[in-house]
Amino acid sequence: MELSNKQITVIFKALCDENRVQIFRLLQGGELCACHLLEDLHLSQPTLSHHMKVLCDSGLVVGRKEGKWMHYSISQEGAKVAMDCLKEITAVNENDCNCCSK
Amino acid sequence: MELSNKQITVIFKALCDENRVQIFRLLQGGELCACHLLEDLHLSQPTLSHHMKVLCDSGLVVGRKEGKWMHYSISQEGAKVAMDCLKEITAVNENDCNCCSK
DNA sequence: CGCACATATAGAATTTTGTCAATACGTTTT
DNA sequence: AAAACGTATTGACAAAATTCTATATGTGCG
Repeated sequence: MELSNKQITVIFKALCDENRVQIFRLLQGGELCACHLLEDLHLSQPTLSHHMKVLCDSGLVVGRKEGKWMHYSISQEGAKVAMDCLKEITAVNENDCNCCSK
Repeated sequence: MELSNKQITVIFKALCDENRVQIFRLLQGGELCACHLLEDLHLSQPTLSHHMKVLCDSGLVVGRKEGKWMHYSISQEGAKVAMDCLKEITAVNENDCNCCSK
């Protein structure tokens, strides 16, 4: 996989804002268009657009354009990448002890 | 599990800064004291202390005091909570379609 | 006790992020 | 073509995060 530190921060920034977390909850029922998301969130349209960009940049959400509507959904591929990344970054190599007092 | 949106953001803020991601990489070899972490990061001591607080607040890292040293390590329990949380928040309920055009 | 050392906290400066109003862009409809 | 609609971008401002210096706290040692 070999993701850089920077790339990892981009992925997890998706989950660092309460409104964005709420967007995930709304998308759990399936694909939604921006206008529908907007109804359930107390945000202006440009702010929602900004959050959707952060989410798409993370890879955890994908957008699909259909006429003048944008439909967003949770990406299972993106979720897998994030999961693998989290697993990798929290894995501990128990072989060597590099504690400074031993 | 039932974590609030706010609690979720606290967990994943751990991975939203490049220096903190680097700290995970350093801790993957095992427990390290703050002074050792400081050697490998181009940060002042108070800045490192701040990052370690963010990491401990997330639950992904735990600190252990030994005399005047603080030893930090990756928490496997915290990692599991984060993993479950990521899995839960990216899960899709395919039963109902709430797309606005259908 | 008093000094040295490791870490934490306080306060301030800088940068980043979140937010909105105004506007631009693209698509559909009349 | 023009109007209407949904979304994206721009620019400005506010809030939050990152960083540092200075200082405080706590621990071990002579």
